[in-house]
Amino acid sequence: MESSSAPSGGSTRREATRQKLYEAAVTLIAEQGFSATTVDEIAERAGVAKGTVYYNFASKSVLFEELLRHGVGLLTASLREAAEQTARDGGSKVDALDAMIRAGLVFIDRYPSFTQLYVAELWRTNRAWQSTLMVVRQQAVAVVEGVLREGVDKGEFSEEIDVPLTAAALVGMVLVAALDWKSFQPERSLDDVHAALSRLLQGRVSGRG
Amino acid sequence: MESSSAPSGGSTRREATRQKLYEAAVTLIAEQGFSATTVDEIAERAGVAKGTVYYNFASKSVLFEELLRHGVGLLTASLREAAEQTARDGGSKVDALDAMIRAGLVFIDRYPSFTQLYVAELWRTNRAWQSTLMVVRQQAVAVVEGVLREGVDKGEFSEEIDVPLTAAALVGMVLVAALDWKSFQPERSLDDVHAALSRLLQGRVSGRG
DNA sequence: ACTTTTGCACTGACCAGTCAGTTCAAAAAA
DNA sequence: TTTTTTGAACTGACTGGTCAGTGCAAAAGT
Repeated sequence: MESSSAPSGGSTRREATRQKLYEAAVTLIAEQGFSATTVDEIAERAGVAKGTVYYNFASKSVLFEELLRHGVGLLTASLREAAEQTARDGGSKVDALDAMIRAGLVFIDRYPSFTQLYVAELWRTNRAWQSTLMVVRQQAVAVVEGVLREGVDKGEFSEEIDVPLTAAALVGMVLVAALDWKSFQPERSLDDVHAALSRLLQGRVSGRG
Repeated sequence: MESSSAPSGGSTRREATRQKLYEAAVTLIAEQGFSATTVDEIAERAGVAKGTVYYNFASKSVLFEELLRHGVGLLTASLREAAEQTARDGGSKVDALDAMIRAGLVFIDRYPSFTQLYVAELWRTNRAWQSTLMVVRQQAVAVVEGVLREGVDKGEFSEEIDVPLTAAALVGMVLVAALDWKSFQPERSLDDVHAALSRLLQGRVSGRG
């Protein structure tokens, strides 16, 4: 075979091509949707022949599915890291949630197209990649749920909170606020957006500031 | 201006056909996306000939655009009604927000497909109906923003809150929680979901219940 | 009378996926 | 060293199929 040779980790020619295809596909699909995006477009934007797409991926759907897995993997790792870091620093569970909100914002700031595409596809039914999507979604949400549950156990959060639903609501809060930020007020700083969401999380909306 | 068996000039038959087409299109597009849904499918599900689609709408895009306008119009009216009703009853602004959360949940409960489709298209760029979508979105969000602003003026909310961003976050909270509810825990009651979101809104997450 | 719907054949553009052929760097042979 | 071979990676013209939108005469509704 070949491989080996390349000293740095996983930097084969093939891997580089796949990466280019991911990047091309993510922006195009975020803009236009999966069906409206052609494989020719993806290949062209990646600077690659159409055949190369099919050499690297079994089909358009498979390319998309792997893109999805790859992206949500990054997000999940980032959320987990934020939670663990807070724990290491002896922070409370609210601090952990806050850190995860920030991690979410950083992620969306860095990969806005991916986020957009994810939201657009998440609740669709009857699609080939539906099951893949549910799995990766659950991995990400589970991190939030974990922190909430630990908070309940520690007595920091009310026992009456509905963990899965609250987790979903928190994720939605960050997701929609961030997408609106990127779409309609892109000039604002991440700190600014984070502060606003932090306030909402901690119930410091009611009452004067 | 529909229903009513009044013999007034405007033909009601046409209106009924349009309604059937809306209903067929909304579920199909929610499931599959705009591009993946064919006009033939829409016509078939509506129980109508393909020619009828084009007799009633200039194109597939126009049909979709009018569907979008129609749906968001219903939501906006419902939110506005909830806010006004609360005001009439002498409720606080938090009560108004709470009533709007419920109104949002009722809407999503009734029109889950529409909601799904709306979320999937909202942050897309480069699409024909993009501008239409931004206008109707703003109409809906403005209702929430209005209540927040009034709350700030009355001293009920902190002056430091970021009105547009907080409004977006609240909408996101309801949207995502509700879509998750419908997708993953459809057996739960609306009251249940409403209670969980209410708690989050009022900062009753931290501290024991 | 006139509006609306039907049914169906047709067109032209567009697109996912294929495949025979090319490239080129590294391994094997000379 | 120099030459030859190998094969993974890549290419792009081509195919078979799909779909938005058209045209129109006859039927159904009001």
